[in-house]
Amino acid sequence: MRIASWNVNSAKARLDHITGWLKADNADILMMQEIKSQDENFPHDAFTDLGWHIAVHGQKSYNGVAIASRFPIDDVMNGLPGDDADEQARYIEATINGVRIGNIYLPNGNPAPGPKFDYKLSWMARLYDRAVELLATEMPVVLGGDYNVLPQDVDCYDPAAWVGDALTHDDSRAAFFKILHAGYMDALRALHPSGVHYTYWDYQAGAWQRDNGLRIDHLLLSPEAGDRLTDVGIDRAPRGLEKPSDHTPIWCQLRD
DNA sequence: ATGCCCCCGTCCCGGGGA
Repeated sequence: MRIASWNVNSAKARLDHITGWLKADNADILMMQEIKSQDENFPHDAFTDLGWHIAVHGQKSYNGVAIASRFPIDDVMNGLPGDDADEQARYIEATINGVRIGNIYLPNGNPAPGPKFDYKLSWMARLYDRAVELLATEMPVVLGGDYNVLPQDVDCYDPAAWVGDALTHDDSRAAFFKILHAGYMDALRALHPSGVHYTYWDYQAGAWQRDNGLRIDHLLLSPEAGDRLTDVGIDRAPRGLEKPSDHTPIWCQLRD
């Protein structure tokens, strides 16, 4: 089973790219972030017409996450537990084919310090708590999405230029590695311990043409999922299309 | 040092993105 994550930067603006990518048999499950759509305006039919299932947790204009799947989607949970006052649509979780899928759109957090950075760190603390709860279920768990964290300097085209940014901040990195230390595996680094593997290139300043990228989209696997990991990759092709998202898909293959 | 670009919305600017 192939599980992918893609920050699409608007489901409606990117609909042809998304359906084209699914039709090319690139994945069985796709986690999408930044759908920028309310549930009622989401293009559900574009997925169901292909025979796919779809679960959506959206809001107006900003944020929003969705899961598309070839298999039925069960036990859907909208929102990350831990703060009933949080109205930003950044998390959806569901069970698909026996795997618990957590789809994450983690706050950017800039500028740091400030209230937006505080929100990022509090969100990451809630994510840690949920991640630990999920480990206790002993299900295979995949926590995938746009983490807005550059784990190491090698994951940034110019680390010196990003010092002090919320994506490279020591507190952001510490919160990310705290989840790994609890028992999750960074799928990309599990199979490619070193080397440059970007998932995002800014629209500005010719970042794509210069390969000035970042690795901020991650697939974190519980031990039960990690034991089944056979392959992982980043598909750069969608970033090269006309009117692309600024992110491109990352995927992992789990043996059946 | 700053902006470049892109998306959204009771919309032609401003907020947000990273």
